[in-house]
Amino acid sequence: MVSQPTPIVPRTTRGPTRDRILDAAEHLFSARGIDATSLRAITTEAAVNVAAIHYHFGSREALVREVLARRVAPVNSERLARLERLERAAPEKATLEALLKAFVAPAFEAAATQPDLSRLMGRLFSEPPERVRGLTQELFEEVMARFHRAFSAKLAHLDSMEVLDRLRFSVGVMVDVLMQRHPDDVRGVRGTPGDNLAGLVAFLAGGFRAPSQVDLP
Amino acid sequence: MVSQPTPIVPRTTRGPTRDRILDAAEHLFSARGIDATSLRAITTEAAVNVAAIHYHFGSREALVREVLARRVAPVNSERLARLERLERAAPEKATLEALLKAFVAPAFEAAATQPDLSRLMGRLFSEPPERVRGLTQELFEEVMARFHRAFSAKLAHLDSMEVLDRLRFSVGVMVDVLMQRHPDDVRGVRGTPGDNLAGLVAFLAGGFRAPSQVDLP
DNA sequence: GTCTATAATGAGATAGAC
DNA sequence: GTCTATCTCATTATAGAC
Repeated sequence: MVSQPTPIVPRTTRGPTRDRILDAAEHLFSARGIDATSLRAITTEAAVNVAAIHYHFGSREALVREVLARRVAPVNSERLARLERLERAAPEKATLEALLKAFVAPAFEAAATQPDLSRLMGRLFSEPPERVRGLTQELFEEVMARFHRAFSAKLAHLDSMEVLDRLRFSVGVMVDVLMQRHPDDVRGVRGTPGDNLAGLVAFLAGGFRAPSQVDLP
Repeated sequence: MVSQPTPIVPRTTRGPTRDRILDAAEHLFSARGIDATSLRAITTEAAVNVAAIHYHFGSREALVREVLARRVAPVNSERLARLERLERAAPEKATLEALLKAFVAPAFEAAATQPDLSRLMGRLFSEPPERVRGLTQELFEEVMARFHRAFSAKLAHLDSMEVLDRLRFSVGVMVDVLMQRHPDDVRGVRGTPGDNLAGLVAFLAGGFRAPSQVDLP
């Protein structure tokens, strides 16, 4: 564990202790990374005692789980809701771009209203995988399976495995953008990650439309 | 800091101390993440004393820098060498796919011969950005700038900023694949990340070829 | 439910002998 | 160059009073 990039200051002293802990943990996880955030940092920012965390959550790991589930669940629900709406609608409306947007947009929209969320989801995917693998799998299993089926139905030129690979590629790009891993550039103010949603969807759609690799030399 | 996923056992007792430290650190960084690896873990695996690290490198941070630079530098040199070769060759040989391969392949090829390297580079991009931002920028600045120019020259339908965005998207995908962030699937044995290099290049090429977003409604 | 106090552990770093 | 020994600090977790 290295030095702290930004000082921790108490933010909230309002609301139930449990919520203050969740809020502070979420903020710090997103700002510094999950593994890099200590319980002390959380209790300091939440203006709460160390023991309170163990009382409310039992352990650090259980707290991590709660923080993530609280934000990821609604985003995934929204993804599935949009997918269902697309599948009920006229087939000509359910373009590849529309499908991609249903998958990608909820994360960016949630991130736009909840600034911390943007990085939080990026962090989740950026932790050493084996530390959060069980959790991520549990959180995203259903969404991945449903969209895998949806994309497969729309992409006749790809076999099921190729579709899954490209879906995973897309997750990789999304995470990268959410994390804002690349430093600010000549545009000066970079804005929220979602500013470039159209560009992202266009890129991914192009990727999905690329010819299959299985029937090549 | 959470529990250790895998026990640390001394691996090497041969070679100069300095190299043993670098090797052990590289292995642990790649296996657990950079931030998650303590100096104690490194000294245990390297069968070396804690003080030796401070003698040879001065600090933990300097060790991190050395471990990464040792592996990243040759990969980037290879990238630039391939790019130059492409630019000297006949224009019809320098396809978008060839350019992408020059950018992506060196990492996967190095990863194939050096198993630890695969994740190490993934880890670098997955640490909380502000902890390694200076380092990553320093390590990749030249390669990014050179390929940005090369892609721009080849993609007349995109403006410079769009090219940069898509280049960054590509980095995101590459990191995701290198990290093997997605669990093993129905294919059973997953093999090395580079197994799907052709599929990855095809996906990225499709993304770059997608129409520009600037001249859309 | 929330606190104080403290235990138990592991971290990075350094001094000084060899 | 490498070691032992130690310092200082931060961490997770728990016990027990209120």
